[in-house]
Amino acid sequence: MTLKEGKEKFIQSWGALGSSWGINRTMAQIHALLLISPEALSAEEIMEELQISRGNANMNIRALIDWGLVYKELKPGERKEFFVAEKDMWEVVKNIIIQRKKRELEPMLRVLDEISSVNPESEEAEEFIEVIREIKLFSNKADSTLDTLVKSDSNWFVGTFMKMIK
Amino acid sequence: MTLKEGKEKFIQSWGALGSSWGINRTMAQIHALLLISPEALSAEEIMEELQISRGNANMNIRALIDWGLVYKELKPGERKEFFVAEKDMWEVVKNIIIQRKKRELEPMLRVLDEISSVNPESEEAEEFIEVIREIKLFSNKADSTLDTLVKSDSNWFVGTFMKMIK
DNA sequence: GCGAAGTTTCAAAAAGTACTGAATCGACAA
DNA sequence: TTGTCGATTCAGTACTTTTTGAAACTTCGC
Repeated sequence: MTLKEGKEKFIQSWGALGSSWGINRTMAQIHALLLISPEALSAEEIMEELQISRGNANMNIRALIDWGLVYKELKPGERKEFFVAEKDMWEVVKNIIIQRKKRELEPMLRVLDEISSVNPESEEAEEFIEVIREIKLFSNKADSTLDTLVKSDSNWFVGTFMKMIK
Repeated sequence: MTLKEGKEKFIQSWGALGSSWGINRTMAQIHALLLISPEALSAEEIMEELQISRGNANMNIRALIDWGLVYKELKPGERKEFFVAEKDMWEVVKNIIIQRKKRELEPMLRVLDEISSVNPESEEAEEFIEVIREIKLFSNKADSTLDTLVKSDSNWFVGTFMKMIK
């Protein structure tokens, strides 16, 4: 396989993976492109490589910066902005966990709390409350597990899980 | 809050959560409805409750069964099929992990393997191969961690992670 | 203040995804 | 074999999300 083919294949696949990870195709492709680019790239270069419009490039670069997956890099003397990807996979996954937890798990916990206030005026209501209570228990556990995971560093992750596997 | 409001709120929120989990809104809503339903429900009843068409209900119920989140229940003497949700949250999450691993992580591992065969004929190609190698390492680790997680039972999960948190 | 180089915004268009409802299929009882 | 009840399929439609591209904005040097 040639370098060019390899790069293209990687960008395509990373894009596809991203779309099932709350990161849209283009966003993931930009991330992939930056991951395998030894140099920081400008918006122009990204547009060129991926054949996308200026607006699209801009929006998705901003989003990647928001998620903490890409950094802005200013070169002295240059007015243009350049971008580099976070290359440590553990950091990448960690940032995704942080964002998705905030966007998905935390709102769900709030809703579960609200729902718990249904008054148990009937058999059915009591059963409902019980189901919700169990879901809440599980979600809280997941929430704190993720917190711990995120606070820990890469080596810890490798170490603990390698032990688990054995 | 009344029981009715609580149920509606839960179905809505579970639906929203699902859509960012590779499970579409309706699929997740059906799952939510079944989760909080003390009795098995028929397709008709699901259509009625969620105001969706027969085709939509059918498709999404099949998908839920595929994912292992819902079971078919045949009542003796009844020709109709009834459905119940998997109510153990650990089983639910486990099944989602299994499915998504199969659909997302495993194809990515295959692509990474293919890509590794780029021939290192230049400085740039060597750097590319190195980046891919690191991603592969991380992905393999994630893959086996998930395998272990999935093989373990609920108590193990609770136990291990509770220890981690302290 | 003005123009050049670059960035951001956003309404409209395109692409992608999910839903409907009617036709079809299949199993069973009569 | 036929009629009935329910499950399944799928082409067309509706809805959602993403992308475009042009205009507006910002920053800076002159």
